[in-house]
Amino acid sequence: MATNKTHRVTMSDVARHAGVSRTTVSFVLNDKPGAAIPDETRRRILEAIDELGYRPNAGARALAANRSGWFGLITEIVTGPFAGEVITGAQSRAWGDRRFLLIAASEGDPAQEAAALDQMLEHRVEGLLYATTWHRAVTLPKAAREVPTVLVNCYDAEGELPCILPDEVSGGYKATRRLLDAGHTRIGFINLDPAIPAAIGRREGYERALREAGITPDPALVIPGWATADSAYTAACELLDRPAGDRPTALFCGNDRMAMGAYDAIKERGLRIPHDVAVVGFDNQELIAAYLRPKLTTLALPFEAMGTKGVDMLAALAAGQPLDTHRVTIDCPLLERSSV
Amino acid sequence: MATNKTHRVTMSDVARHAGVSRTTVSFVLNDKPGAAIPDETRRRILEAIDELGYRPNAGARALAANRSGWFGLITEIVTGPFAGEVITGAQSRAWGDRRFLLIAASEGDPAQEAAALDQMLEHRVEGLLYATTWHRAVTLPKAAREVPTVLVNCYDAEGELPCILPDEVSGGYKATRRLLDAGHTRIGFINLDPAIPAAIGRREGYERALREAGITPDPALVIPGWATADSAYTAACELLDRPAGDRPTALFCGNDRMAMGAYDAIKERGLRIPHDVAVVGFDNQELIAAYLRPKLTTLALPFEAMGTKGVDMLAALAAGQPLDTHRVTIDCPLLERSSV
DNA sequence: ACAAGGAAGTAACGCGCGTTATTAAAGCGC
DNA sequence: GCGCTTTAATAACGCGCGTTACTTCCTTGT
Repeated sequence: MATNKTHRVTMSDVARHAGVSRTTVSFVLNDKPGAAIPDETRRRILEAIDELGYRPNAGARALAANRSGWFGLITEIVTGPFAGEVITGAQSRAWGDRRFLLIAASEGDPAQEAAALDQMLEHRVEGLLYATTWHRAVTLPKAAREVPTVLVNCYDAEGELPCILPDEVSGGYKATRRLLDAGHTRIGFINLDPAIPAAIGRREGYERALREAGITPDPALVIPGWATADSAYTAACELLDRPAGDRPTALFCGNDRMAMGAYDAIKERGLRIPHDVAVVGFDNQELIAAYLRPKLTTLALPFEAMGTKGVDMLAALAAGQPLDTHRVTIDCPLLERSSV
Repeated sequence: MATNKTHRVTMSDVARHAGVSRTTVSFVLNDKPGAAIPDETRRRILEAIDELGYRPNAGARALAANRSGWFGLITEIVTGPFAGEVITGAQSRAWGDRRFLLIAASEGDPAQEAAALDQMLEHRVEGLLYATTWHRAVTLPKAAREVPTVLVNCYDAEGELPCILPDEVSGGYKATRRLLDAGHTRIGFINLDPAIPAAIGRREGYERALREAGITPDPALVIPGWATADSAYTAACELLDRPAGDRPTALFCGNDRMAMGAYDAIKERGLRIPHDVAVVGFDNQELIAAYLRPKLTTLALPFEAMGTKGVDMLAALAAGQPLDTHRVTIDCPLLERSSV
């Protein structure tokens, strides 16, 4: 017969074993300011804790202190590399603050999302992080209003909630600038779906960099596409098959998968990377960027930093402090590898 | 001044509002068997719950019921695609059972791992899932013995803990069999580090399939390597540069990144996939397999299934039931795409 | 008319802990 | 010796809820 009631060691057990009251044990555990505990007593208590293998019950503590210590993190999909980075960043920061992350994946299903939110509220999360896979607008279930919420990689259409976004413009600028610095003047841009924020921002950065270098952006060099290798392959073929003087010597791709497609088009033509055509990607999907041959120079989406920043903001909100900035953008670092 | 004490609605509030006792509310909430609640009363209570926006406090409930509802999940790295799948699988199963997953990433750091474990025990997890990125032996901190534990994608050297592993042998068999069925008889095998379980198991399956087809395995066709595209590129070059009759017409690669390297070697030689050389990968890293050109036929590691199975086993253990199998292996499904 | 039994509901305890108010002892100046 | 402060420690309440034991009222059958 298995003991169903896992009778664990409680604070009272520790108190008895140390010959003090439970209150005293609580005081040394939380080393309460103002409580005068002589070293000898403290030592006895710590010893008892050690001997009995006592562990505080986080749930009971939360109940008594009226402070759950939980932050919630809702993501769409946890399978991709992005959510993982957000989790990593958020988790590391949260743990440092002795808080914990309650993670849930909605799988893009509103019902699951609502259920997850309910669960989080029942667990009395003190704040909520809502992260998406790609930069876009979202509308949250209204239950999210019950608790401080910060959006990660997305924003609400009403602009009411604080959000953390990648700096797409600066990203596009830095990619283009890197190619300009390498001597390229005709730079093709195989963009994402031109309707999404990432595509708009990066194009703005791309054009700004060109103008700064005294080059008038040529719309013919910008090809909108979808986020697939095939789409980028087609686009790259179109750009590379232009007459010699018209052909770009560098390609800036909307993401690393698209860079994969571009690589194929370049290699098929017997051109060499980066000698004949330089390539810059976006997203830094390690699995791709670090294993393409040659390795891909690309910009990283700062998911981990966004995660930590999100927890920071949440902590401030949960403490009742006002936010200095409602809308935070975070820089996308350029990762130099071998394709430029 | 923000109200720091988030005075939320409690069960007593609901009771008062519905004109009944708190006990009665508790009874309808848990629809306690044996409690006779007339429909009218039940309706009034549910109405009060709705009007007041009451949400049960999960922490308090756990404390009173002496049942936390938590399962812990410790992974090494949450950034890769694998951990995400385990989480997805475990989460979906756990939520169906009204349990929740407390997730922590150790980042491969024993100190963090121990800290995570402590936190989980303080939260009174009823079971622990310990998952690794790659199939191997592990030794757990001894604190893990305090709670039912199931290993995912790894096993303990002592063989004491229940574990869930991918069926490497069957995976190697199916990959090879697929190539044999396509008419190939000389099949190169660019393996992982030959010391790890995945490499050993898959090679066993590879050779079994060959023998079943009446082919004596040729050790010269098996090249051990490391899990990188470069390593596989070199190996593929060696195999493909052999004299015509000796050259393999198909390559079975230890993972998808390695298949990427093999693709390069094949394409460089003007050979076509799958017409001249067929390729099968392993791991089904979507980012690679689905975007290589042509798309890669590969075997999937059943991480999601391993996650759900893990929760199943944990639930059984937590309920005090004995396990039917101590060591579970799960099949690796073959994903047909276009490289064979 | 009355006991028996069920239906409807409640008071009260405990889960493990944080916290406040209070007590008991010890130190100190005079 | 007496008041007074400081030190050391505790009793007791409440956090929000599950649960047991108990009470009250309403049916039935005879």
